[in-house]
Amino acid sequence: MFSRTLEYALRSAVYLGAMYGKPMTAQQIADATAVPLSYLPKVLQQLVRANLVVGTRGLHGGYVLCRKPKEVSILDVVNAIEPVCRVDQCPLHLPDHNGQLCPLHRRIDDMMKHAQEAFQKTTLGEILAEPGLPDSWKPEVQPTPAATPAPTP
Amino acid sequence: MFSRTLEYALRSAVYLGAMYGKPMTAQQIADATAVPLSYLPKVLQQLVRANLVVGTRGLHGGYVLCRKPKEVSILDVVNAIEPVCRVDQCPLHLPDHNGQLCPLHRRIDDMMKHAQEAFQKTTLGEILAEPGLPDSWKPEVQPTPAATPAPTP
DNA sequence: CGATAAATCGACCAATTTGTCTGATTATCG
DNA sequence: CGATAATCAGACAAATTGGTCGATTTATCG
Repeated sequence: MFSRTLEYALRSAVYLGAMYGKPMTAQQIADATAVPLSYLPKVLQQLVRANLVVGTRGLHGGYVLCRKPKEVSILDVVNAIEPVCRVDQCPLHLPDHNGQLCPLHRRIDDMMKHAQEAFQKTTLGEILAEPGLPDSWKPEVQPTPAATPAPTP
Repeated sequence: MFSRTLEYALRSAVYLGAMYGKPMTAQQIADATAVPLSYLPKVLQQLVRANLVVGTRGLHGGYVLCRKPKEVSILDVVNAIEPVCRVDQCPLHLPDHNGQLCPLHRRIDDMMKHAQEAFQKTTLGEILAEPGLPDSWKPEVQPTPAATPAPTP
């Protein structure tokens, strides 16, 4: 019931949340999330346009989440991809139900509202806090520069 | 976020509920619900195959809801069209999360479950009971044969 | 500055969904 | 039985979505 693109966007967003701060290349994201590498840029582009993600080019570039994972809701991602279409007018705008939504669409809209609220309440941070993430998604332990025998000549 | 076809199916089902008992032709349903007449048969066919509706051919034929409106849930209609896809396995079945859903998909599946439950709780009957239906949808007052000066020679 | 590594943009193709039409089947009525 | 009114089945056209690729821009490093 979700479009595939939305699925892709959600996976990417969660992954960027896991790696928060470090720019991730499309290549890396694709590897981690199993989204087709050639399609991924289009998906990420939508997140960029929605100001959820910034993409910087050039060496050491990549995609980074704009806000902290706790501050990004699922709804933000959903809205970036396919705005939850609230039913604001009955598709069959007969003269009969003047202004009001007919019961059918009132119900549908209600369900949309519920879904929307559920989306809004859940943040990337919450999801990341739960156990069960693939190990490879854990932000790799950043070796402190001092501790590593960094061969910087 | 719903497919157009599902929308069509819902409208049709509610309408058939309103007209419960009387066979309605595709023509009549299309007029009432503003679903493209040429597409409607395909939609109704799916409801027929799901045993929600029977379609009888020939003169005085048409489509009739199988069960009483109170006994048909929105979920029934949804399932007939596009089964709510519960996430039963993470699309990225990495070796990491063995058997378990990853948090992301656990969440998504939760929301699906909620939606599903909401769908199941709402019946066509409930919708029909609410005020606001287009007048044209009210089952036209059936004139009692005795009261009408029926010209039956 | 030149090489390289990345996102971005746009054109294009493939697959799915939506919509249309025509012919076949089946029931009813006289 | 024959005419008519309806669903049904399937082929086909159009539109939307998903996916691919190559050229362009932008940043970093030496």
